[in-house]
Amino acid sequence: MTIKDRARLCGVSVSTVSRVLNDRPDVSPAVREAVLSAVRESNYVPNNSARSLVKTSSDDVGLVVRGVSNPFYSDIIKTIGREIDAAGYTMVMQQIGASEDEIACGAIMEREKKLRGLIFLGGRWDYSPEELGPITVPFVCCSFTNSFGSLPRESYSSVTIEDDLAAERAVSELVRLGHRRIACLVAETDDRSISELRYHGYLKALRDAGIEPDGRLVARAGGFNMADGYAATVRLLDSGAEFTALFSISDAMAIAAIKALYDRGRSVPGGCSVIAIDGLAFSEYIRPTLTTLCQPMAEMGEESVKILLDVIEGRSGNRHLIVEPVLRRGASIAPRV
Amino acid sequence: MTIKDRARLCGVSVSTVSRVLNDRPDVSPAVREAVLSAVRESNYVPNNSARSLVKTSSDDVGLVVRGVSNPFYSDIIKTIGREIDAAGYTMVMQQIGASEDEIACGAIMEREKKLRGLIFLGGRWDYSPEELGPITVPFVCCSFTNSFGSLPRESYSSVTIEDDLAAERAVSELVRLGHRRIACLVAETDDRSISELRYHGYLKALRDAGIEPDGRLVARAGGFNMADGYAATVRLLDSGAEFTALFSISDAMAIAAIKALYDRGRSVPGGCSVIAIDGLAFSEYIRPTLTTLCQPMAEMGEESVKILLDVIEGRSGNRHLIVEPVLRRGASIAPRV
DNA sequence: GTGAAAGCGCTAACAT
DNA sequence: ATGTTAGCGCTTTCAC
Repeated sequence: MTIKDRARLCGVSVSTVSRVLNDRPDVSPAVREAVLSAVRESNYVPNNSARSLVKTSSDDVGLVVRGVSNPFYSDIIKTIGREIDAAGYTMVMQQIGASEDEIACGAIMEREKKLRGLIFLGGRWDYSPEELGPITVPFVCCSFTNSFGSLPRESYSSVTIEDDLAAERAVSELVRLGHRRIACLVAETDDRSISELRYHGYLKALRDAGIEPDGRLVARAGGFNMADGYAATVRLLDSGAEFTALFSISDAMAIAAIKALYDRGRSVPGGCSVIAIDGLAFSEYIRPTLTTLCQPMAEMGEESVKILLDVIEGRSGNRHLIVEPVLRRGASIAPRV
Repeated sequence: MTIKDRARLCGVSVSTVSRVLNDRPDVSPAVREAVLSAVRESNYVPNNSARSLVKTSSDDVGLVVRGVSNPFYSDIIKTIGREIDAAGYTMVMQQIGASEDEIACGAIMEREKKLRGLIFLGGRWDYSPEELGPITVPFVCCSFTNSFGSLPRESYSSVTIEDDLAAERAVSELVRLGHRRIACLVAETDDRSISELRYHGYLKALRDAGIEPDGRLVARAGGFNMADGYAATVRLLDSGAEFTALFSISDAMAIAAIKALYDRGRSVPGGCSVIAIDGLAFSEYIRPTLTTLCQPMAEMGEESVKILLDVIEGRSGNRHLIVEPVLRRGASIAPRV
């Protein structure tokens, strides 16, 4: 069932069918109707590959999301989709697994869909310029940037919070409440992750408060998921290390940590204060409500699109926007008793 | 940067480049190396549209996921991906918004990628045969089926729990514990949703236990999300209706309901037992741990792929598999006091 | 307003 | 082992 078959069946040429299908004005109403109804009856679906192959440009913007079903992303995705649409472009989203290569994916999409630009949601922090070679359209990194890589700043855009500062701020909240022995829940990774950045903020906050970091208070989870966070917290608790507060590098792990604390007989915040960074919707529905520094998802999505379109349409060069996390006060932290 | 450019630069023909790129054996090692290194340096990325346009078949299987970042799906997606790979096929996933049309998406993918088959993860329960016209490859509905539609059974496959029976079972647990005034938290939808199916199971369980359903005990949430579930539960509580237990059609809404109960001074399960259906990982990390009937995600993913490949490879016709939910005993239900 | 024909980038015969 | 060539299904000039 190709456009040719349609043309033959309607007794018109392929170009006429193409015109009808693409809502071109130069077709007589009669023919248009005839073709349209024939198409409806025949279950004809245009072949997108052929379509994008032939066109030299598009108004498509690619969105590459790293990490299937990361709840943190869903709001950002919605915002990005809405904004791209509103600007008259079309969003083409591709989700990839944590181990896949977002650059390769973006490069393929770029060729396939003739993209105008790309937004990466989540990704590695250490690109090299060579790796980025295959990407020739403007792109913005949303929720991550190139802290550990060697990309020239003017070659890409980014929208992020300052992860180290956010962690500092979170830990400072605990210090302000009188806590001195503050544990930290991180994800075991190579040194080039968001977990590391936030961990450094934790260390800095402690030192600024005149507290010597204590390695025994650092719980290292295998991954970023709740099961790992739970296990790491349990290990920390069972180690006998003493602490009155805990900073988790993510909401998800904080939730697991709170569970672990209760399972070991420690209440929150009575027996231990807990604070985190992220701001998942979910964190508002646990008890106690999690106190967390929220990444401003709507703003991040909106700004990512805005910057990308500015670059695409030549209104500006690449930019690196730093957005402010917002402290959502829950009930998981309290003054040290 | 097309294959032609590559060919010219290397001084070979396009077919040679194509052979190298597709790992064909009939190329001399010398030429292969030359082409390969040239390709690496040039950031050349093959155009997938051109590729799939020319090939008449593929080993691609499409996965259309309805609902961006539904946490329930992430495990199933991983399983499906793994199984498809293991069978020597390639998974092509497309996520669509709740309001988009999974059939159109599947049909487009089918043409574009020359799919061998499709798996729909989440979707409408009321397809008509006409709507399915554009889909010409075998497909299986995973986690939903066509209860409210008119599809001939032999025209498609499905893998689901029996939602009404699952709800019955969940509510029966409550009845067994002595509860008589059992509230129900549903999603306000048209009549053709999973929420309705589970609601019917709730009604049946009550009647079977000789309990007359009481409309005042039904909390209707606007959507399936936690915010709506919370609001609906609050309304129910504020209405003054009396109940000692609550059945929620989903884990997410149950979590919100538990929060609402506590916010209104009711403890769980002391002041109200709560049971649900789904089995999100998340539900194990709240307090009290949610008691819920888990959909067997791994099994559902595995079986969906198995059935699809059986049909594709002609080993069997379409099948409709019913899988058993597994009761995960948490701490959210208790005998009526 | 409509049709004929070129060609998008690639693969797969078919030659050599 | 390598090159030549004919399309895949579609859009888009360019004629008429």
